[in-house]
Amino acid sequence: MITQKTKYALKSLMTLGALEKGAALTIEEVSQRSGAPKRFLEHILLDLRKAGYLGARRGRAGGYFLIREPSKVSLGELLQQIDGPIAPLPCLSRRSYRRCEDCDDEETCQLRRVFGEIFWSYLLLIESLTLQDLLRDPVAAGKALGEPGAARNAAPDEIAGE
Amino acid sequence: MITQKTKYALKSLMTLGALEKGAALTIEEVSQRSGAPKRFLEHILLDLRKAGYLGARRGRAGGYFLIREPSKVSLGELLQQIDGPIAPLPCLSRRSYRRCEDCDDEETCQLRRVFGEIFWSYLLLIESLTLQDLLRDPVAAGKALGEPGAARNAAPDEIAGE
DNA sequence: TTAATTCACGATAAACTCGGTAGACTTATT
DNA sequence: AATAAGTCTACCGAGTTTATCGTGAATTAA
Repeated sequence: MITQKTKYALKSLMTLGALEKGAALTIEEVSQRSGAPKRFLEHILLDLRKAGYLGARRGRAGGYFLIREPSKVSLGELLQQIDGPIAPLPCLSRRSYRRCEDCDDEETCQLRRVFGEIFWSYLLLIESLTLQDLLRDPVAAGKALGEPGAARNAAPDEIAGE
Repeated sequence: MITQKTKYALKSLMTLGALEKGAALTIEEVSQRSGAPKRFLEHILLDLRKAGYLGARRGRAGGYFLIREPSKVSLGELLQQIDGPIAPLPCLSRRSYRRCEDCDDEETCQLRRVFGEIFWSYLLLIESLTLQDLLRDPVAAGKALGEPGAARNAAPDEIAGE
């Protein structure tokens, strides 16, 4: 599950990304449009500003605005900034690598090997997706791809019943 | 991050799966071999028994033993049994589907669409992996596949720095 | 039949995370 | 000066995670 915080953050970025260039919204306005509680959103937008995604102006006519090109912001990067390390095992994270205390030998650890493969393929995918993909008009996108979206919008029809 | 519980559960299944057919281990023995705290492991093995993976015998010479073919137990199935729903959004889970309260229209929800694609590809992968893959001799497996394992054992060399 | 062994099960608890609230402060505009 | 905005630090309640403990129930050996 992605956290509420992540959800709010992505929705906020989408809201701000949909604006005309140069426009800004106050926390209050972002809160209304994204559905996030205002005081909670404060923290989130502040984080996003510190992470370099948003700019802020104070005082009258102030607010937050997107300062990075949506097509240049990968989803992987975003998820890491918002939620912290996303590796399934600490020993698979580069930035925040930690040894597994209970692990004798990383080279032969089967868990590490298998989850490493999973993680690798996951990373590859989310790095290839961007904020732009979240902003895309779904109808237009569907047309461009011959409408595969509808068929894949739901979870796979229950390989294992999740 | 996978939880400690998941880690212990998978290690236990690997331990029991490596045994000759029909052999059993007590909680105590599984605890020693897997590194899981004994009293915690009790609950985990009990869950795995109730989920149909393990059998148990009480009294002298009792213990737990694997009752399912490792090659028939998908990793996806396992992770769901141990950790519960794994969908990134409640509206993407079939078994435990819940509507997102803040969502007006699932059909046009961009978050749902994008995370649906991610989840779909993730599910496909973990459904294709089995307990057998966790039991496989890494050296032999490496030979069989022309040793791609070593190169992919570590996280991708930092697409985004995770 | 009794004692030893082993799993079964519910209660409890410490530590941590998540989602959110509150108050005071700083900066900018009018 | 008044007002409107973002900034910062602290805190809090609920739930989850990671266990531990005590006791009961089944099985078997002596």
